Amino acid sequence: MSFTNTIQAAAIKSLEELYGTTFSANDFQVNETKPEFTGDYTVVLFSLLKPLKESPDALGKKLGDALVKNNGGLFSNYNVIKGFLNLSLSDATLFNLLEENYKDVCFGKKPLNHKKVMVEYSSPNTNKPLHLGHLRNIFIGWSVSEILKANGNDVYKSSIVNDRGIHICKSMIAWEQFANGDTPESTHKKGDHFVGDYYVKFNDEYKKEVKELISEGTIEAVAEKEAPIMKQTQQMLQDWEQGKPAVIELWNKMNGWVYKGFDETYKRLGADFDQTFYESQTYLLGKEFVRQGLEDGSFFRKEDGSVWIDLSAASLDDKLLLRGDGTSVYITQDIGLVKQKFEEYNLDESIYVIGDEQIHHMKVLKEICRKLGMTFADKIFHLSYGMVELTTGKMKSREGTVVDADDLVDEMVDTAKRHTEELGKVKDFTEEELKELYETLGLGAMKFYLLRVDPKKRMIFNPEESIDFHGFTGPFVQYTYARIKSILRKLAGDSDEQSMTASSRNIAGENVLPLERQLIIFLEKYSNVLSQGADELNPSVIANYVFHLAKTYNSFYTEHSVANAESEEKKALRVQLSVMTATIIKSAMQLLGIKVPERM
RNA sequence: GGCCCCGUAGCUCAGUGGAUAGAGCAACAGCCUUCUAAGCUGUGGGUCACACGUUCGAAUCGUGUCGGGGUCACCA
Repeated sequence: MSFTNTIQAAAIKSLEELYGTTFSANDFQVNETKPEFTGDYTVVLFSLLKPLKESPDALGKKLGDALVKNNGGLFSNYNVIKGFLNLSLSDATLFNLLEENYKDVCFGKKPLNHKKVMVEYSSPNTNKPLHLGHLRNIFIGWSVSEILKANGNDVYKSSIVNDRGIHICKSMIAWEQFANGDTPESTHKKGDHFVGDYYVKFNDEYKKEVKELISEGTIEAVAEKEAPIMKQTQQMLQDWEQGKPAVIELWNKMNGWVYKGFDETYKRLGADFDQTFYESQTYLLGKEFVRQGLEDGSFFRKEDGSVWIDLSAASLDDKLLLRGDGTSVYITQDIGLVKQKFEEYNLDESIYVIGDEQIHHMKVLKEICRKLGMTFADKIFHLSYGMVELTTGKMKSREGTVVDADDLVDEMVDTAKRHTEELGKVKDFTEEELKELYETLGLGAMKFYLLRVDPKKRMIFNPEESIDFHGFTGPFVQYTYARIKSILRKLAGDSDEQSMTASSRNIAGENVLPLERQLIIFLEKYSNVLSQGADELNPSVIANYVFHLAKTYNSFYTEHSVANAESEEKKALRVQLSVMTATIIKSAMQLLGIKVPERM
C-alpha cells in the first residue's frame, strides 16, 4: 500500500468519526503537495463540501485538527489554502518511512502476483541486419520482461525468427549468382551484414532487369513478374518447401551466418531469450491446424483452392489462411505458434512486442482464436509500440536511410569514449576497465534514450544530433550513482557499511531539512512505480522516476555534505539516504537493462 | 472512404479530473582551495490544434472540426 493510500485511510477514519457516515476512497483525492506550497501530502476537499454542507476552511480545519491529533504523531501540522488541506509529515514519520523503505528495498520484499507470462520480442527476419526499430523493440521487450519479474511473475522471453519465405530466398539467389563463393570469414564481415548486402544486391539486380524488360516493350506489371531473377527466386521457394537438399543446405548455411551475427549483437546489447521459435517450424503447425479447421467446418475453401475464415461476426473481413497452391501466408504460422505457446507453457498471458502497424493483424489473430473456441484468445496481448522515425522521414532500406543497430552502438560507445577522455577522470583505469566503461555509458545512453518515451508513442530520432550524455539521459543517472559510490568508498575507510547505515532513529532531535525530506518522500514511491511499470507494461515510467530521483539527489548533494555533516546523527541519516538512492538507481536501471559504473 | 492512434515551449518528451501546466536540449546569467561541474542555481520561452459541452474544477472526460500517422494484401 502506498503512503498516499495510508493517508487517505486515515482521512476516511477521521471523516467517519466527525460526521458519522461512511466514506470511500472514491469520495475524495489525496495528492502529493505541489512544491510551491508548504506540506507533503494534500487532501482535496472540494468534492466533500456539498455533501457535508461545509465551507472549505471549516472542513479543512476540522479534518486537519483530527488528523494531527488522532494519528500518533504521523503529521506535525497542516495548513488550508482554498479547498486544499496540506499535511506535513513529522520527522518521526519520515524516519519510519525511510527505515521501512530501506528494509524493503535493500533486503527485498517479494510481491504477490505470480502469473506465467511469455514476452515475445525482437523477431527479426534473417535476410538483413538489425536496425534502430529492432533496438526499440528489443529494449522494450527485455525491460518489460524484467519489470514483470520484479513484480513476482514467471516470465519467459521468446523470439520468433522469420527464417523462411520469399524474402529469404532473395538473398540466397543473389549470393548464388554474385558471391563467387565469398563468405563472412573470407570477407571479414559480420554474417548478418554479409547476407544483408546480398539482399540489397538482389533488389538492385531485380530493378535493373525490370527496367530492361520495360525498355524492350513489356508493360511494368508483367515485367515485375517476369524478371528472370524473380522467377528463379520463386522457383527456389518451391524447391525449399519441397526440401530439395541443395537449397536446404544453402539456406542452413546462410541462416547460420546471420544467427552468428545476431548473437553477437544480442550479446552486446544484453538481450537474451529463454526460447527461440522458428517460422520454418511453426508454419507447419499452422498448416496442420488449417487442415483440421477445414475438416470441422471452421474454415471454408474457395473455388481456386484457397482457404478462408469468415470473421463477419467480429465485423472483420474474411481472412485468407492458405493460398490456392497450398503455401502458407503470414498469419498461418502465427496460429501455429500461438497454440504451441499456450500448450507447452500453460501461460496466463502472452505478450507480443510488435509495432503498431500490426494492430489490425493481431486483432485478426485474436479473433481467429476466439472463433475457434480457443480459451486463451483473451490472454493474447499485443504490446504495440510506435515506429521510430527519422527527422528526415521514415527509415527505408531501399533508400539507404536505415540506421543500423551495430553502427549506432559503435557510435554511442565512441562518443562515450570521447567524453570520458575529455573529462580525464579515470586515467588510472586499465584498458579493460576503460573498454567496459565505454560500453556501459554508450549503451546506457542509447537504452535510456529509447526507453524514456512511452512505448505507445511514435518517436523521432535525429541522426545528425547524436544521443546526448547530459540532462535527461542514462549517463546523468549513472553519474549520480558513481558520485554516491565515491562518497561511500571514502567513508568506508573509517567504518564498514553496516554501521554506517545502522540507524537514523536516534536523531529525533534533529530537524529534517527540506532537501532531505524531499528525498525521503521520493524514495518511498519506488515500489509504486515498480507496480505501475508492470501494470502499464511501460518502462518509461521507471526511466522517468529514476531520472527525477537522481535529480533530487543531486540537488541535495550540492547543498549538504554527507561526509562533513553537522553532526554524527546527520551523517548517519545522509549516508542512509545515499545508500538508498544508490540501491534504487541500480535496481531501476537494471530493469531498463542499463549497468551503473562505480566510477566514471 | 471505414476503423485505430496522435496533436502540450523553437526541438525531444512528462503530465489521464485539482492550486500559477513541467523536464531535458537549445539561448542567456551565475557557481569548482570543501564528498566527481557528465553536476547545481537562476532568466527568458505556452491560445495544452480549434469549437462546443459535462463538472465546484478540464491539457486530462464527451461530441464535432482541422492537421499528422497507421491500417483495411494470396507482403512479412
